[in-house]
Amino acid sequence: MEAGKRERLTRDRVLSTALEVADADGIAAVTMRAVADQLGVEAMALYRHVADKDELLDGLVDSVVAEINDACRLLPMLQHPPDWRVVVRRRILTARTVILRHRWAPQLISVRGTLGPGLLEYFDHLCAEMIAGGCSIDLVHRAMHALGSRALGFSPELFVPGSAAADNADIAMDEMANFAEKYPHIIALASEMMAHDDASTVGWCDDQTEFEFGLDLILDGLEARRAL
Amino acid sequence: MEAGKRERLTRDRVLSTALEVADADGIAAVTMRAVADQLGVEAMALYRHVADKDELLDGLVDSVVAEINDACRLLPMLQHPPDWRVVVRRRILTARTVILRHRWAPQLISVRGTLGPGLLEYFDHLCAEMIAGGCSIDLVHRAMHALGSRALGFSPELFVPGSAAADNADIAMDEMANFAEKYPHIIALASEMMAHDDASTVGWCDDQTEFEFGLDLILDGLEARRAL
DNA sequence: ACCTGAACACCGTTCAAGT
DNA sequence: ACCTGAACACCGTTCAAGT
Repeated sequence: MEAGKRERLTRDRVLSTALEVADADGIAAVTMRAVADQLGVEAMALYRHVADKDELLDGLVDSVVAEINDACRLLPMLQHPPDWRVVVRRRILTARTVILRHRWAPQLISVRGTLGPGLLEYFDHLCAEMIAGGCSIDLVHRAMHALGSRALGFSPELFVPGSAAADNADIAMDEMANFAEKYPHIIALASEMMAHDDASTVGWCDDQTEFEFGLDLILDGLEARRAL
Repeated sequence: MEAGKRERLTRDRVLSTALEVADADGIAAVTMRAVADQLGVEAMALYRHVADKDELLDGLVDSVVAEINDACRLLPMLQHPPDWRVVVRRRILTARTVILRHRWAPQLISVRGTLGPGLLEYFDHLCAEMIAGGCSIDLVHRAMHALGSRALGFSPELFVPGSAAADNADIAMDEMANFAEKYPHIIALASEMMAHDDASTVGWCDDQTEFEFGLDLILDGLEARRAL
């Protein structure tokens, strides 16, 4: 769908269109041909603005990270934070709000080892906050490993309820009897989750609550080792 | 390369060959045609034993998980463990030894939400160990979220040193001056890592040490909340 | 019953040709 | 200078044909 006069193609237009496609139809739908179609242009035209598909995907990561950094810049300065944890926690949860707008981003960030200026800036600020809070460089280093992707606001869920898990649940219905025999603790877990399934949770687990629980677990552990 | 007489094709032969290809050349090299070639057979012959490529990849995950469960079964019973943490920790580190033999597995496990019998067994035993150690069902539930993929022995590294990171390091050499100005804390981190680069570490970070640090951080945090 | 061959739809990418 | 069209190599997959 080319709207009105044909605008000149730019790298930014290519990337923002690719981002639209990803937001709408997932990362798998981001093909050179699909992005070109959306721009009302032939696939080969894109190659004047990105070297290849890898560079396009890296560009998508950069876009999301830029959005994270923008959001973090809007955070008000905390004058007398009681602890480095509250400021680090706030930054990470801010990153998370951006990640939640682009659900495809975690997978893309995980799979590509690309460390662009945006990510460097994000992690530099994160490290700065820890150091300002009295953490040693060594602890900061270990913190980055311990946090992993959680530092960027997401923790890859091993099983996404609704994909294959949901299908399996249907199949399991047939043999629910020996299922309960074979995996009694999983069943206990599942019923506990059902019980907690009140209005405040979306589906089985409330991801945000779980994310914050895991995050605080790590931050508290780090603080304990800092104050050792 | 078809060795001697043409053996009959079986699902197991297809899966174990696919696993060989993945171990040798990475998960991207696992194509229907490549696996078939390795078996000295045409690509379409595989479709009699796996429904499609998705099922083949799920089969690969199942194989690795089966290997994990086999390894866990060999663990000797601990008669008087001081704590649920030591037994959970041991199971997870055992899973990790298997994962390290199949570096492509983490990505595959993360991206597919498949919860087969093997994974159910693994998690059932893991939950059992926590419950036997005095953890509430609620805590076990939260532990699974907090651990995430770490429960299976891996935590996805955000930046793999040696891939794009290494390339960036070369490029950064050109502008090392303003790099240090723009990301002073990252530089501090990097030099700290260099300093620790003795014989016991492979490259910048010793992954095993970092994995265990993060794991213990979470286990200790959970124990603290259990004993509350 | 089991495997093959040719074909289709889709992908990233190259390259010569158009304007 | 910028975009197009046809083509190539590779992928998963279908289907009729071979043995």
